Amino acid sequence: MPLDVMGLFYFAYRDFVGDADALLAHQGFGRAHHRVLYFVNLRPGMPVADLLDILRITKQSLARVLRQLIGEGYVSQKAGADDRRQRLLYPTEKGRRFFRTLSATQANRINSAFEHLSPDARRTIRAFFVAMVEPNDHGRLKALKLIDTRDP
Amino acid sequence: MPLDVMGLFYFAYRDFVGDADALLAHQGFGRAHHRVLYFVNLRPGMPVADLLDILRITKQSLARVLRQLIGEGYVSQKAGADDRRQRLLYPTEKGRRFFRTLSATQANRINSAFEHLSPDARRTIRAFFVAMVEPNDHGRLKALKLIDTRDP
DNA sequence: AATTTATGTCAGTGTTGTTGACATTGTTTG
DNA sequence: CAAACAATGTCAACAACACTGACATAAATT
Repeated sequence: MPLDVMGLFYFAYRDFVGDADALLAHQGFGRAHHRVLYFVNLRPGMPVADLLDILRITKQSLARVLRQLIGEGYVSQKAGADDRRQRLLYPTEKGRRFFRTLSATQANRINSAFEHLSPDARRTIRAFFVAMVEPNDHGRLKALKLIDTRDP
Repeated sequence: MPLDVMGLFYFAYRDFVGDADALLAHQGFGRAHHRVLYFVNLRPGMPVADLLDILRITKQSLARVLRQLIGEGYVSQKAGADDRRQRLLYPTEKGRRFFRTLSATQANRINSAFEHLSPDARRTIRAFFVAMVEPNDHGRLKALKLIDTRDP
């Protein structure tokens, strides 16, 4: 059993998400807010339903977090052009700035772990992550352009 | 910014920890119980203080989880031989069996992601995880033998 | 016109984390 | 040896973030 990989995964993820905690707490936010900010910044104009699908939480749970982010001016909503029931989510300038701050330490951590690695090794790591994701969700990864759409 | 790696990390970890959720819920346990079971099975005889240090939670938070695990016979305690104030934690046979069940799907996921990879690629992935962990915690990784003690 | 869909909201609940205070037992030290 | 310190346990109150169930509204679909 790959017990070592399980443990390394735990520690690495713990420290990775921990990077942003202090900054989030300073704004009265938590990790839930960070996850929303990440996806809204990654793909602006995402409808609420997609976010629910990605985060795998209930709309009631998302509502609380989203209410705060919108109320404090980090995220804005716009009715969908084709389907006007949809609320498309966009980061505001404030939201983009805050997200960049949140991402800075995480990006540093990733960059320094990648620094001395060959392009091939970097591909290996990305491929490993993809292989760890449920095959059912690979379509989602492509839709978010987290993996190359041309890949199998 | 390596936004793609951030996202892949999120999805991979989400699905990885999700593997055990249904089994845990069936016993009335959650992810907190799983984390304790992991470390107690990985290094039997670990004192409570070490577990607190690893999990980075308060003793009150650990107490609730540990009380259940001990009460339902998954974990046992023994006073330390040299320092009898310490409570050393051991999995019971029931605890070992349950942990093996919990680990089965996670191990499958990891093994199939590793399957077609060269020993070198596997080393790259382990090294990446280590590089993602706070350098301060590298001593802990060695103590847990999650990385080779001879490494720098 | 009736139904379904996307979203929002109210109210109540559970898990897992937090702080603060205090007790017990065992080790260490002056 | 007595005092101080350390490892653990426990009580109580609280917060973040998940859950369920029920209901409302507006827009799309049939």
